[in-house]
Amino acid sequence: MLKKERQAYILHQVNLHNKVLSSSLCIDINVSEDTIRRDLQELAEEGKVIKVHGGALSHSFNDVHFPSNGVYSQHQKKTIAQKAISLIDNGMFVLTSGGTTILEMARSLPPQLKATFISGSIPAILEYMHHPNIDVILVGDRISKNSKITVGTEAIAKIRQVKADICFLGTNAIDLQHGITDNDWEVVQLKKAMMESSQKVVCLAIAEKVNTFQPIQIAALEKIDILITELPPDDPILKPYAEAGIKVL
Amino acid sequence: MLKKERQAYILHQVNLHNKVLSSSLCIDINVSEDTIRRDLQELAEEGKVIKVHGGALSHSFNDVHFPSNGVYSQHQKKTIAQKAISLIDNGMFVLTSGGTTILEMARSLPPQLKATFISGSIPAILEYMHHPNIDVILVGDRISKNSKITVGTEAIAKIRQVKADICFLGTNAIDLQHGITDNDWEVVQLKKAMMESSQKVVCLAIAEKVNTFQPIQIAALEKIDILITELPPDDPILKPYAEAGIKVL
DNA sequence: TAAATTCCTGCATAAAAACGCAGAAACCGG
DNA sequence: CCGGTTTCTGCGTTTTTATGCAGGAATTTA
Repeated sequence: MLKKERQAYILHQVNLHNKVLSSSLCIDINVSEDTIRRDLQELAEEGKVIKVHGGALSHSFNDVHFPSNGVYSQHQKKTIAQKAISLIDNGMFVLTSGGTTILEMARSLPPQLKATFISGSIPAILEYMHHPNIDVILVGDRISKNSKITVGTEAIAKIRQVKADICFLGTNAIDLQHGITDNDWEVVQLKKAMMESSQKVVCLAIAEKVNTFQPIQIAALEKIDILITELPPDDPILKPYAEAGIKVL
Repeated sequence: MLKKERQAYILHQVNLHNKVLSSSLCIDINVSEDTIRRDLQELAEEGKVIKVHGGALSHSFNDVHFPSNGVYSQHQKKTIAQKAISLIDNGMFVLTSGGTTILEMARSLPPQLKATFISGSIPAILEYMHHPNIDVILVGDRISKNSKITVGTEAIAKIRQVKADICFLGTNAIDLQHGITDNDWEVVQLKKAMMESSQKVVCLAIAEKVNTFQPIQIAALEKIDILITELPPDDPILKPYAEAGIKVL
């Protein structure tokens, strides 16, 4: 087999599977590992693959993952934010949790919107504060440095006192069996309280988090009124949720 | 599984859930904890995650910082901050107001200090949050967008409930006749409550503000225990205050 | 304060890469 | 077709890298 042939084959494999092992290539093509290594070296120098210890990776694999602004999946989150905002009307009382999806929503709120936002999430509060027409109610208590949100019995008691029109939860994991789940006990308590204090419960989740779960349950699916992802409502992944009685946007 | 692959997976998980545990990763990927730890270390060195005890955090979520530049008279305020800090001991409960002088103090707190800080000032809270050993209690209520502090009856009621060891007030104006004064009615109410809930009241003021006054009185001079400015304690400007029974630092 | 995790350091091992070399193959101008 | 040259390939040897493991230190939790 000719050198060019070999390299074409390798490149094909890399683009197909996003990764190749030198060991399996040298069995496939039946040449020595050195030869494979030299081929990978050349392809790497031409920038066609990324050579790593043990094989090579496709270029797309490595590069995509680090967006400049630092917010992960920002585009998807913007889409979600737009859908979420359409649910908010003037004069509403809105409860929100923390999380980057909520943050994206906070940033996208239209300037004319007049509403009252209630939250214990510091980053979210910072965004709401910059908004010209929103009244901001901060739920006080001890601050959890991890999640940058107030947690504790005081916070929960305060949330119980309010009766909000709608509640937006940044969702870490949702699946059919466990409902919405999370990994921080205190945050879970808080989210439970928020759900109980709201007429309507809206879950915001990027599609990647759909059909995953975490150790602690927040609530069963039945408690959720609306689920928002960046996908169109009729996407097959979301079908079971619609069938479970959740309104999918 | 290749090293880069693993790291890409880890990065993905971190960005998805804002946090990962080394323990769960090493089950997921089926490698030793050491390997995970080394991966996290590398990713941390590349600035892609923040490594913490037991796992790692997403970077995007973790850097809420208030613009620290453009602080007026920063050098003087640093001096004041140093003096103020000398009054804080381990284990104390500390009430603080808002204001840039308080902020400067918050930034200068020694990392080993273990204490509980209570405040309704968002910028101050942000600083306290970054401190490794400080417990932060956030006083909740409606947020005043001007002063970036929670105001209202709830906030005042909460402050009344605490009995702090010491209270630091960023002071807008102080003079012999009117005591300490300010120009925001709601903030004044809050500061009054803070003074009443503390064993000791400390006023932080740059010398420029000494012997000036504002429309609304917070408290008469007698209520103040300690006054801190950037000047040496024996500066003639401060003499009348010392004579009025205030300890001047 | 005691117990349990988690972390770090150094070491051992195995896998992979780099290097030098030599034989084989291809190329090439007569 | 034929030396001479270049390129390619495979094989040992040496280096580097990746990973796991053991212990003791540090940190967290109860």
